[in-house]
Amino acid sequence: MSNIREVADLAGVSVATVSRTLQQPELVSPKTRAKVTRAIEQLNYKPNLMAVKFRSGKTHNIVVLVPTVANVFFARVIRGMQEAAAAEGYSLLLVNTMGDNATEQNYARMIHTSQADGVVQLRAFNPFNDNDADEQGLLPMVNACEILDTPQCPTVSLDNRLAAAAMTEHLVELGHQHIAMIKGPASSPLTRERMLGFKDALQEAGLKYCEELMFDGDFTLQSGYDAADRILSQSQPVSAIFCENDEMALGAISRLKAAGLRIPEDISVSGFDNIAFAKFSDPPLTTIAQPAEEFGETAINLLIDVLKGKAKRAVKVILPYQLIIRNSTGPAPAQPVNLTR
Amino acid sequence: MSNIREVADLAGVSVATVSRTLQQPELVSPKTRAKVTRAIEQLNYKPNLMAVKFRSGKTHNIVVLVPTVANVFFARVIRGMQEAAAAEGYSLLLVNTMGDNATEQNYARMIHTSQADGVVQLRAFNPFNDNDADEQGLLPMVNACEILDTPQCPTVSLDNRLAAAAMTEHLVELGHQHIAMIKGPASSPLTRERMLGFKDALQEAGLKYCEELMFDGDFTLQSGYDAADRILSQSQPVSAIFCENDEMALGAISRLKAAGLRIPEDISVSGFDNIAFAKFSDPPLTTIAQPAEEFGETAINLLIDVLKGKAKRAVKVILPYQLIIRNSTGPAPAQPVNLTR
DNA sequence: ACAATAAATGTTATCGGTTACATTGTTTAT
DNA sequence: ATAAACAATGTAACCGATAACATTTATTGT
Repeated sequence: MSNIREVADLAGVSVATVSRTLQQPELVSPKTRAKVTRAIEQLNYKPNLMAVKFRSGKTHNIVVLVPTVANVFFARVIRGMQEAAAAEGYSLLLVNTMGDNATEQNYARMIHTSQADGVVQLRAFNPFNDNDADEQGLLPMVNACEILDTPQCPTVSLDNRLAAAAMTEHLVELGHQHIAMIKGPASSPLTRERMLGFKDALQEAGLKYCEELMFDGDFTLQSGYDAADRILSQSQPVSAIFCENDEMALGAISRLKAAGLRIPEDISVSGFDNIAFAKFSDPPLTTIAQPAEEFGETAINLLIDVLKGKAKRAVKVILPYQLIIRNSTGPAPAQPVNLTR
Repeated sequence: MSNIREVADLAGVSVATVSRTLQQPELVSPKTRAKVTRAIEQLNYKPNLMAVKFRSGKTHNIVVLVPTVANVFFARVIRGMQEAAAAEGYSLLLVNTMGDNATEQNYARMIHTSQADGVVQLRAFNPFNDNDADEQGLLPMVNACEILDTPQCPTVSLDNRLAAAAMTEHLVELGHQHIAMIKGPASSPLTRERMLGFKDALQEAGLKYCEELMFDGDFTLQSGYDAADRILSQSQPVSAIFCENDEMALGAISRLKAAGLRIPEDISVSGFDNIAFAKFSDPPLTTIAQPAEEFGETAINLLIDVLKGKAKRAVKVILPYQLIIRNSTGPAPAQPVNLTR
C-alpha cells in the first residue's frame, strides 16, 4: 500500500503539496496539480483514513445501540439512519445489544476510546455516566424511538400515549366495552406510555379500567400467542385486544384462530407499528403507523448537530403517528363471545 | 482526554512502562505496576484505540454488505455475525446496500482506505477488482448466503438445489402435479439454484416442467401477492405454489385467500427460510429452515481466518437445511380447482 | 567480591497524514 | 529599479500509542 511520501517522491514535490492537492487544490498551481494527480493514479494511492481520523480526532463513526436488529420496525429505522449518515460522511457501527445494559455500556465506551464520535440509543437506557457530558451537560448521544424520562440528550419519539388513546377510541367507537391489552415488558417506557393512553381513552369514554385484562408480553410473536392463550383461559368477557405491537398482535391472532374464533366478528385485534406483514395478514391488521425511516434520519441529523456543537439538550422531536384501519377490528358482537368454550 | 504521556508523568515512569503495564504486565514489577495503575485510575485514562489501530494497521473492523437489513432472515444472520465478531474483538460496520453494485464497491473500498480489515458479502457480487487479491489470490472477503459461481474467497452456503428438490418432492408426494413457482429476481443465483432443484425433482418424478408456471418476484411480501394475482388470472391448472422465500409465500397466501381459496384444501403453498412469522401465519407455513445465525457465525470465523492468513480459497462451507412441514401444504385436490372463477 | 546474566525501565523512531510556519519565486506599485 | 505584497512550495512538529534497542538495576554463580 503506497503512502503520501511515495507519491510526493514520484511527483517530485513535498508531502504538503500532495496533501494540499487533495484537500485544497486551489492552493496548488495547475502544473503541479497535474504532476501529483498523475503520481497518485500511477501508484493507485488511497489516503489511509485511519491516519486521518487519528490525526483529526474525529472518527466519523456512530455507534447505534439496537435492542434487536431482527425486529422489522428497527430494520426500517436503521435504513433511515444509514441514508442520513452516508449523506454526511458518517459510518454506522450497529450493535445488537439484546437489551443488555452491560453490553450497551461497553459499546458506549467506544466514545472514550476514540473509536466513535457519538451514539444513537434506541432504548430507554443511559449507557453513559453523568461525567461523560460535555460543558453544556450534553452527552454525545441521541435517544430515539423508546426514550428516557429525563434525557440528557436530544430525543426523537412518537406521542405513544396519544397514539394509544387514538387506537383505543377507535375500538370504543366500534362498541367494544371489554378490551384486553397485551403489553410489552414492564421495563419499557413505551409500555407505560401506551398503557396510559389506553387508560386515558377508557376514562374519556366512561369505561372502567380492569387490571385483570392487562397481559404481559415481550414484543415477540410467541409472547403474543402465549398471552392470547391466557386470555382464552380466563373468565372475563373480552371483545377486543389491543396489542402493543404488530408481532404480538399476529401471534395473538394465530392463537385465537386456533381456538376457532373469527376475527373481527368474534373478537377484534389491533397492533402497533404497521410492519410490512400487517397488511398481508389474515385479516389485515389495524395498527398505528410510525414513520420508522424518519426516526432514523432525524436521530442521525440531531446527533450530527450535537457533534458539531450546535444542538441544545432540550431538542425533543415528536413525529406523527397514523391510525391505519384494516380488517382485524370490527363492530363489537351484540353478545360478548364466551371465550372459554 | 488524557494520554499515555500524562499517565507516565503522573506515575513517574516512561511511556513504555505504561504501555507495558497494559499490554504485558508480567514484564513490569508489581511496585511499578501499582503506581501506573493508580495514575491510570486517577486520570481515568483510556487508550486511544484510533491511535492503536493506526499504528498497528489492523482496524478490527469488518464491513458487512447486507442487501436489506429489513429482511427477517438477514437480521438473524447479522445476529450470528455480531456474536462471533464480538468474541474475537471485531466490530461490524453494517451497510444496507439495497443491492446496489456501486454502493457495494464504495464500501468495499473501505478496505483500501484502511478503515476495515475485511468484508462479508451476503450477495453474489464481487465488489472488488481482481488486483485487490493478496499473494495467494485471496480477497479479504467471505461470501455467505447467496454465493458467487466462481468465488475468489471462502463461502458459506446452503445446498439450495437439494433443498428445493426436497421441498418439491414433498409436494409431489402429496399428489401435486401442477406446481407453480414464484421465483426471486433472475439476477440472484439463489433463484437459479432453487429453480434447478425444482426441475430436478419434477424430472425425477416424471412430471413435466412448464415455463408458463414460473412467476417472477423479488422476495418481498408485495411481490408474492402480485405473483399470486397473476397465477389466478392465467388458465393453467395449479394445485401448489412453491415460493422461493417465506415473505413471498405469505404475500401469495394473502392474495389466494382474498380470492376465496382455502389453503391447503384448494391449493398448497410452500416457502423457504422459516422466518418467525412462518409459524404464526394462517395456516402455518411449510418451509425450509436455514441455520441463519450459523451462517453469520461461520462467515465471520472464516473471514478472521482469512485475515490471519490461515484460510484457503477453496473453503466452501455448506450448512444443512431442514424441511419443516406445517399446514400450508396438503394433499392435492382430486379435481384441480378452477382458479379463474 | 565480581563478572555474567537476567530483569526492569527508559529513549526514541515510527506509523501516515495535516498544518503552522519558513522559504523561495513572482507580481505589482511607486 | 526596488520594496512590498502575494503565490507556490517546502520543512518539520504533531497526533498517541508501540516496540526495537539502549541503559540501568537486581540477581545469580563461583
